[in-house]
Amino acid sequence: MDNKLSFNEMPDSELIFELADLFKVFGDSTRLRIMYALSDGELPVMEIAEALKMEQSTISHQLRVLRQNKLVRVRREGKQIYYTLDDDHVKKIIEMGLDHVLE
Amino acid sequence: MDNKLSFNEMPDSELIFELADLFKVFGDSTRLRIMYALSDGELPVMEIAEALKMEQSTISHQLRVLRQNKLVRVRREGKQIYYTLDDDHVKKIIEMGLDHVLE
DNA sequence: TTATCAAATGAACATATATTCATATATTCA
DNA sequence: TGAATATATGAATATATGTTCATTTGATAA
Repeated sequence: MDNKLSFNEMPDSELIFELADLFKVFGDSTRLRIMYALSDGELPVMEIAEALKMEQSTISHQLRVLRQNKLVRVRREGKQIYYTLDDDHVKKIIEMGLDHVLE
Repeated sequence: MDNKLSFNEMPDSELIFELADLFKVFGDSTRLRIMYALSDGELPVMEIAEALKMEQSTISHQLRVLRQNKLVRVRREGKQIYYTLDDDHVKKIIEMGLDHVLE
């Protein structure tokens, strides 16, 4: 028997805030697009910026949010810093959202 | 073969905005707590407000957001209006989020 | 019809958030 | 070491969002 919380029990408020914070990260179109851009594999910051046609600074700021929430991982190679999606909860959460939106 | 989008293809921007808007709804602790309160079954507005110890107006405003995003359903009985969770994407999305936060 | 109760709404306010611009940091290469 | 390049950061600004207060709407029951 595992001790994960089921949906039915109200978690204590700290956990509720963590949950809300996690979903906030998914609640921004720029961050969603970054996650999609990374779904094929790792990319350095500049390439993400070019793919989305947005400023490097904007992307950096948003990557920090993704990092802090452990949704992306970082690897340095020379001057570049490559980002990857961190785990497949990312994909699963987005797919669930898509299911709802598309129905 | 179904025509749902997989995670890997970047959806067009309208769909991205819809997705972001959906996740925004989950990104607020009051709304999450309302959804938890409703996970046992339907409740009228006042009882939700009492359960969360928040003002009726606050709850009404947030229920409107949940309604607009088709996450709750409404049924009137006499003077009271009963709210229920609309589909089980709600539960699945929250459970995915919990998985990530708890690991 | 009028009084009462439950819920919804609008305006106002405070706070949070995303983006931009300018600058700093860190690494490579000459 | 110094120039060049990639990324990160901080401050400023504009916009979005959540809550409160006051009021309105809608339904019931007297």
